[in-house]
Amino acid sequence: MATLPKVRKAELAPSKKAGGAVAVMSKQDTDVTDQGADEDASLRVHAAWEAIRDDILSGNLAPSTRLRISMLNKKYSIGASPLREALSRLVSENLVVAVDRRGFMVTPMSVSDFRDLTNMRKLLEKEALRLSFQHGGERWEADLVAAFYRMGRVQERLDAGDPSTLAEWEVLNREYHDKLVSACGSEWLMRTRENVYVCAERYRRICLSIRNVPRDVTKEHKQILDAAIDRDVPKVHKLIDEHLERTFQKVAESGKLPN
Amino acid sequence: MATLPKVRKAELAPSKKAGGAVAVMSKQDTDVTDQGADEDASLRVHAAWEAIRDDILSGNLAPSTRLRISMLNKKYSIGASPLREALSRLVSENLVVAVDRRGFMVTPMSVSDFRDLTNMRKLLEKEALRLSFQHGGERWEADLVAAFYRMGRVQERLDAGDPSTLAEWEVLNREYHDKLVSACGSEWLMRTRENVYVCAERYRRICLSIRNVPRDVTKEHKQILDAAIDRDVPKVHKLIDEHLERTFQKVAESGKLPN
DNA sequence: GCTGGTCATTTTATCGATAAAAAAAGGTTT
DNA sequence: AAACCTTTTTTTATCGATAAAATGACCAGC
Repeated sequence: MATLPKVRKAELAPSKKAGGAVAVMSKQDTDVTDQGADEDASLRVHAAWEAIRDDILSGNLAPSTRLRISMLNKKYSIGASPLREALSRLVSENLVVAVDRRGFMVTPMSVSDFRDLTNMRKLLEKEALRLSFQHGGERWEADLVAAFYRMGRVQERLDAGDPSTLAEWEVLNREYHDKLVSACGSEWLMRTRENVYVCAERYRRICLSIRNVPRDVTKEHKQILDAAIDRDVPKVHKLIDEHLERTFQKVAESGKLPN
Repeated sequence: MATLPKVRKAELAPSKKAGGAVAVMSKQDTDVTDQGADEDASLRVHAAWEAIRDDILSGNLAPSTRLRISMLNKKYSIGASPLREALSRLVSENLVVAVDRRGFMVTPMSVSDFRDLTNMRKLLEKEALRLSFQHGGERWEADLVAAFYRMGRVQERLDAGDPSTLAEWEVLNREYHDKLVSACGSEWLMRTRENVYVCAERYRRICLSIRNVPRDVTKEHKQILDAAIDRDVPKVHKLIDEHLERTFQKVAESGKLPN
């Protein structure tokens, strides 16, 4: 009863998980969605999940908006079952809240939530960085440098006043931060961090819309990069705290959020 | 576009959230399910979610078991839509894994997963404790002492060799650890910790089934309690690390898990 | 004896229909 | 005009049916 069945995996899960493999991956290949394996974009649930998620993150579906099945039905041409399934997932991912018999709504935003979220991110990010510094090798360093340069490029264009690069900025910023922690070696930490990162995206977007204090993000990223190469944990912890805190401050002071 | 709609909450969410209120709450009142508000036990999704979850945590549904809709259908007499919805939630909670077009299965267990999980728990638990020490007042201390004593009682009965108290032990152990961090004041931390705690339950159950080294859990809990009353953060961090690590070691060495 | 292909069976993913619950709209009575 | 019933309308939660995909069985050929 207590003993476990030997292994019996593999039949269901064709995932490879790429332990030491290098994973070249050209990205922007066909389009989206196909990152590891097992994601089938032709599934309605998947389409619904992605569409709603994107609309929430982009602000297209504003915080506290009620998500009526009939409305989503028309908007995305997807039936009730896959929609509800997608919404259930989004609930667990904290982008949607549900009340029994009363449906779903986009998770509200507030300063206090962002305060909490920022603290959580600091905790996870710092631990992931610490571990990544321990386990990351030369390959990791090289990839990190590359991600930093790509990020710098798009930052230049953004600073030059081209707002069409906003989406690209978000992607590259994310890739840089992902790369930083990518060597941490903890599935749980990565999963959780990912979730928190995604939920912070709506707030980050507000931050980007504020163009008063000309904060030098590239410089901040450069300092973090240097600390990473030096494996200077205390330094990078301080930098990350400041980096995240600065974003929080800007958003909190913007007056665009309740509470 | 970027500005948010004023508040417009309340219509959907009747939750009170009890900021400073004391929340007496007699518990074991009518029965189960009705904890805060908005949980409607008559919903099939809810029933399915709870039933499958319990069966996974109790080991009734072994790790790596495939969860075929038809099988669950017969077992719980619930239709496909609510079942899939419940399974989707469980996927986000890491108790079930899904592969597109190939269905669901109970998340496998392994030593390496438990290693990772334990590290994650240490991180979250320690941070939550630190915050709880900061914010917890007299009321919190009193509740903590109460939870400790209740726990000690059931521990005695368990040590006396009564295996029927196992479920009760799990509940009280949980209440003690919950109480410890209950004053931390961070929604995100609590949510995440909760998820990790639940996923560790299957492993904890293995630990309980090993009755070789007569580990004195009550003493460990007492030390933690004392450190909590003293607000001794470094001490409680050390104790929690050891507490969780000890469980990990026992399970890892039991040979009941692959990898 | 294994490899590869075709057919039968099982299982997933999804739609459309429907009972039950919630919200909205009126209509009384005080 | 505020509190309270009814009646209508909307919306959620769920079932049963079904196309498409995956799995398994069977068979032929090298």
